[in-house]
Amino acid sequence: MGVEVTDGTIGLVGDDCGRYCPSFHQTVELLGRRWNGVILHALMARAERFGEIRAVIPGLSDRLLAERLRELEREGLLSRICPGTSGAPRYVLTAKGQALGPVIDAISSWAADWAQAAD
Amino acid sequence: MGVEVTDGTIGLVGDDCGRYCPSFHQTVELLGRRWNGVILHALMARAERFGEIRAVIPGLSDRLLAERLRELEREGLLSRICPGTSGAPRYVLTAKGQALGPVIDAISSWAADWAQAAD
DNA sequence: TCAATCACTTACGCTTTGTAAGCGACGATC
DNA sequence: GATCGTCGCTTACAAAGCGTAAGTGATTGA
Repeated sequence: MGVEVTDGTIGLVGDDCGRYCPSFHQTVELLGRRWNGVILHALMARAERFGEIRAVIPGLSDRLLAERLRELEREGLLSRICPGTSGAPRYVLTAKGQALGPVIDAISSWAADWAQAAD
Repeated sequence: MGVEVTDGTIGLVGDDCGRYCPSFHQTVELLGRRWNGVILHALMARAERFGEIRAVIPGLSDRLLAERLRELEREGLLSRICPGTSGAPRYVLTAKGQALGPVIDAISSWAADWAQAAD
């Protein structure tokens, strides 16, 4: 959805909201909160266990990973699945989390095109 | 671009990178750094002047706006245009910045669908 | 010319993050 | 069955980032 404006460039806006949209704000802050983006990316690439996620993301510490997983669970983006009595818990995306796929994709695609480019 | 996996769910990955991609990481951290997302959103909705941007985004202070604008300029997402000798500077997106349109759109669309939903 | 606004900058305290160490539960090994 | 190693966290503390508030020089307006 792009809105043509007078001079021919494209002004992209979400839905009904013009220049500021609280739900957009909320989403972009959640997505971009440190590590959240890459954690979701890893989950979409089928990482499931705590250690597995941590191993995939360089620089991410236990502490922050635990905190972010709790947060993402609270937001309903993933579920923590504890198998019966013992065994390691697994983290899987909910429908809400899966729905972020296109966002992750759009970012990946932009990153591929522009990541290092000077302008 | 979605990759079908065994059980029918969709694992979305950027390009060639499987579970972790540095350029994706860099991008998502930049985009999600506090206020950056909404600032870009405002710029796409054609806000151009310092005070204009600040007025549109509730809670954003002068200090952080100045810092973020400098940062986004350094990253090449926007240009700071100083008209000749005097007059207020204007901020406009570069091609690189404009290219984030689809990302902003994807986020807006997700926000519209899921922002407040419980699951 | 005097005040007001604009686009910032500086100073300071609080919150979030990074680093490192520790802890209980479980599995494998001796 | 005691020890060792790993896994999934938690705790403690220093550093970095952020929010609030006040200040500054350059323009604009009365």
